[in-house]
Amino acid sequence: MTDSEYTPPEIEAKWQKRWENDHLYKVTEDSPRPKWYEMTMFPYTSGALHIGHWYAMAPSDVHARFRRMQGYNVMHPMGFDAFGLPAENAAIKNKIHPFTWTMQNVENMRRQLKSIGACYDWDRELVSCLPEYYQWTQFLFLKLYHAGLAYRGTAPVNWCPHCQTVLANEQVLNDGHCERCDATVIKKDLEQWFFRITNYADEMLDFSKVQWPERIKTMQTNWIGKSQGTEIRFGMEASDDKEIRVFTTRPDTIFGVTFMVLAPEHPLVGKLTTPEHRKEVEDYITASRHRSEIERLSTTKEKDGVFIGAYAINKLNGERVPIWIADYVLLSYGTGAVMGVPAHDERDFAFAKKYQIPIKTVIAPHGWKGEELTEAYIEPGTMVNSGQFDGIPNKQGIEEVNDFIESKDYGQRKTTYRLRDWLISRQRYWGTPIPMVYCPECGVVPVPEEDLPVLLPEDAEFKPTGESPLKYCESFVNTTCPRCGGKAKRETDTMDTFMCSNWYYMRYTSPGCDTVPFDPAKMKYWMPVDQYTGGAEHAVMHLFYSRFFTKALRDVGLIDFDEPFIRLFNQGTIVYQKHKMSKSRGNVITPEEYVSVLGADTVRAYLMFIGPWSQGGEWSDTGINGISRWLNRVWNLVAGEEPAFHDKGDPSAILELQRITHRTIKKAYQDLDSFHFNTMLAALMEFSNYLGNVRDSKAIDRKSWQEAITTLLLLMAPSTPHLAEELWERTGHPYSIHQQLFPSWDEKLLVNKQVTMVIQVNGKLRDKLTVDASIAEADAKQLALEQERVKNYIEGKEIVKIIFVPGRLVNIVAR
RNA sequence: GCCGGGGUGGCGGAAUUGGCAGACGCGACGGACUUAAAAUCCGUUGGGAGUUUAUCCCUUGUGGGUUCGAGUCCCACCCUCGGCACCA
Repeated sequence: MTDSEYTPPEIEAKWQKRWENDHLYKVTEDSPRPKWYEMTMFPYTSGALHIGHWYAMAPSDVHARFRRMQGYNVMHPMGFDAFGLPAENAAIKNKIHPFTWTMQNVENMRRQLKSIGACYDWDRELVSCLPEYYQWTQFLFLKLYHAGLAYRGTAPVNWCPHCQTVLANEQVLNDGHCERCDATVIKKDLEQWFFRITNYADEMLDFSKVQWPERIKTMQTNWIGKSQGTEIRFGMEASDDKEIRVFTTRPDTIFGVTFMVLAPEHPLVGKLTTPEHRKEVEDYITASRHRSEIERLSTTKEKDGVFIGAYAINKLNGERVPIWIADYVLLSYGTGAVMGVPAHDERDFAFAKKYQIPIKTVIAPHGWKGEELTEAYIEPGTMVNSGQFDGIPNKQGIEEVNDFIESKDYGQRKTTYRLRDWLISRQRYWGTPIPMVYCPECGVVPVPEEDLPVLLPEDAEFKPTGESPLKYCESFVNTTCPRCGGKAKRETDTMDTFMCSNWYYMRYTSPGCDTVPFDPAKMKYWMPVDQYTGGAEHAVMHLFYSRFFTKALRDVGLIDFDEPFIRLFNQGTIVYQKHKMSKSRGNVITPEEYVSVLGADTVRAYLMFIGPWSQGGEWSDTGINGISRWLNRVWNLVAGEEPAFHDKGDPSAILELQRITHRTIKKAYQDLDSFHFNTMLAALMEFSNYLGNVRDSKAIDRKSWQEAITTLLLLMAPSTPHLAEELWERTGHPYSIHQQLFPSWDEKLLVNKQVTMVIQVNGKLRDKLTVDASIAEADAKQLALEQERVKNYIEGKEIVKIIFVPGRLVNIVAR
């Protein structure tokens, strides 16, 4: 009887091989079906997939398979995010070349991915570290460069004084120390490559063309940080030719300015500092440069600063205002200078208290009688001590002060953004080389498109010096100028790996294309992505950069759509032993140990069953047994001993079987459509449990039974593709179940003639009756009042009213 | 501090959006099968009272409120998990 045993490893291997040989999931652009492009974020080539990867990929595959069964021409591609720092660290540690390390991982991960049994079109696979891919990353960089969207500028970067190199943010530990040598990381100004993402700040606030979770849209909106305010010019007491510009959202408090603060790096600091304060100021600047970013940005740190000896003039009231520097003011935001209004700003209040700077109230709280404020008052109020603006509500005052300032040319309304341009330079080997050349004669010269790719040299040396191996690779650095032909040097920085993921979803449309990054006709057919799934941790990184990049490529003229991903769904995180899985914590679940015994279908279904996909969940070693048992029960139900059939079938039993079958179809359809996989599986379990009872009842004819079983298999096909395919074959259906349409339901069959009516007295359940679903209100009420149990509760009481909810309940209100 | 998700049995989680709280599954307990164990199958399983049959009371983080009726709506608070955090 081995033939009737469920042996997942055997049947899974069998079907995976067959699907691959038949190219069952290959998609082309000439299908009569409507297209559907569904993808999940490609994995980083860290070495092996753990169950967390499966948690992202398996349900996404289920959804893609569901769309196939709905009749779409579904493209569901897979690839590898293959550039990045871990490969370089592995090179240093294990003396293995990053390319070798990465490609070994790709091979291992591809093998693992194939075991999921997903409907990936493997012909479209891409690996971002291969020249056939990254030459186009370079190509697109050049397009942005020529459009003025890529530029070279100076930026403060993380600098480790011990390793003598720049560090990426992720290489700086939380306490501000270098991850490699533990020295304190400081900021240093270096020439870097940037993308003008700020050009798109306003357009990126517009989410009208996407259906994304509110959460992600809010995070991106906050990240852009658009702020409407006023830029105001303050004169200098000592010199007429200098002025300080400040940015404020509270011009209504301009009469309350009692000091001014510049960022320590502000260019005017050196010029304005008086000789007697110079030493103190320089010491402060040096100290703040050595403070780590974390320390400097800590909101709990007490605000400190030093007076530079100079005074500015508030043009609105002619008052002289002492100028300080303090590192809570950031050079990168606004103008790098703020006006200090201690009465109406918490930070300014704390600063003024510490240094005994006067606090002048200019916005009166309701019922204020001139008493000193004990804390900053930031609520609305009436303007006081503000000259001609006295008595005006401050909200209105903002506009009136703005009008006045603009009429006098003291400043103007201005919008600022928290968003900064995207710094894409990385001082590393294992990334896409930036295709630029430095020529002593011609300056910065882009590599011509026909000379791409600029290949990574294979013979670079990896030493733990903390510096980019490219910089010391003579064969790479020394080149000729594309313009004058003279001796020149290559750019040795490589691109941020987020550059690879900026456009990989476009490349999937045109695998192997070697004349352009993507084929316009294929792009027109597939793009944009209809459904993207992945973790929310990329909200202001990959998901943000890709929106920018899409808009930039549109403006360069390469594409004609505005948004890369129409619909976005974020799955939650799977945890084990209450923690996120990670190698360092040692709580990683490897899929193989379960796949090889229980099967991929069981693992897929269990991951879907843990809880709502959007919420994540905890892996349970015993919980998965429930799914395994269920799939065995389904197997026995379908492939086990044939049940004893009734000749014609009991009509009421058949009707009920139909009702439950169609109810299950509807539930499965709607749950799959909305990513509610856990409740879908619960419904399928109920259905199969019910079928088990039906089988034992002997009240059903052969045909009705076979219909129900066929439906069950079709409903299970997206979730457990191998099991469904095997049983599909065993029940005599032609190959393949994965080319069938999802069953549809008939609303008429869902209606139950008999329902359970709940009877309540004062809202408490007192009885239940089985009645006709169509029972009339009067009949229901009378029936309720006649029940013995009900009588006990209403005896001697006055019936105030009776609530009737058709087909559901009667509630008797008695006092 | 601000923004967002969440708090329901021993555990993971359901609940047609205001109408039978605890679907489905795990675990546990009891039974069948077995020489035995595993697997499988059948029962029981929120807490309490009770003549352990009938029946009743309590129960969705806490405290109030609205309603015939609240896990679901409103107000206040507590806890928890994410994200942002001196943005002037």
